[in-house]
Amino acid sequence: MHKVTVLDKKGALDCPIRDVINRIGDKWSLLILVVLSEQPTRFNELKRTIGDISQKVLTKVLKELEQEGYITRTAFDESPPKVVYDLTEMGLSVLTPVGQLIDWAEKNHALIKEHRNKTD
Amino acid sequence: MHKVTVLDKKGALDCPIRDVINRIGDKWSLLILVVLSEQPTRFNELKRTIGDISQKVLTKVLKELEQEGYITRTAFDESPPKVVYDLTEMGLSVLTPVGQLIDWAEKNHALIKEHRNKTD
DNA sequence: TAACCTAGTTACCTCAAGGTGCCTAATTGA
DNA sequence: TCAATTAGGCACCTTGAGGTAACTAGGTTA
Repeated sequence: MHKVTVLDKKGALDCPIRDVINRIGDKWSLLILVVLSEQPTRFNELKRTIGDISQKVLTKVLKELEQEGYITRTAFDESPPKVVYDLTEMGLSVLTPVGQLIDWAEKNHALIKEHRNKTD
Repeated sequence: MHKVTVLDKKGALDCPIRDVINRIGDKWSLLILVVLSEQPTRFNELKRTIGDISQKVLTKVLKELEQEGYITRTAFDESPPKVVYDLTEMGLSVLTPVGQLIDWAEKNHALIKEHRNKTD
């Protein structure tokens, strides 16, 4: 079996997986990474593609993803402004294990929903 | 490259990965699954092992994990009460892709912290 | 008799995530 | 001249996650 001994009981202060879950476990980060994996994308383009994200939250999440090294932000000195976001190598690489989880989720989605309805 | 086309833009209502992230992306679920992967565990034993989880939240999370089919709850008719929690096959199997993500997190933890400090 | 252990439940509080709406400054097209 | 577009910033509000503390019931122990 896969041995897992990682999680930190002391409040997850320096726990790697908590850092990752705290970042991509929110409502929008994962979706943003996936959209950016298709192509570098401008701010409003991201907003339109995702559709129902608020401007405030998009700004905030992009800042955080940049700060932790998942994406880059490139501003061009034009008018109207032009800012392009893109994945870093790290941002791209996290999509591999995330993809594994997505595969698992797809395979087990029916089972989960079945359970949920059984005990509604 | 790993092609990811899963995320649902319509609010993630029926999106498999959102179901999973919403469940194990909280503060305690993942840790509980990992603890249970070592051995079936009683309620208070879980509480003591984790240490800083509140009773209310432990009860709630256990209920939800059971409802979605990740764990089982077995109550013995004794006094004082005895209730044992254990992983289901599904609960065990999710730890494989999660383990992949944990590996990634460990390998990139230093890099993430470096980025974070660079732009503090 | 009084306190303890079990597995919870309930009321109350706090904080952060996320939403809405309104503002900006330079430039372009009608 | 007026409206639209760009990438945000800011004030305000609601909701849910999670914490604390006190309570329960039956049986065991001191």
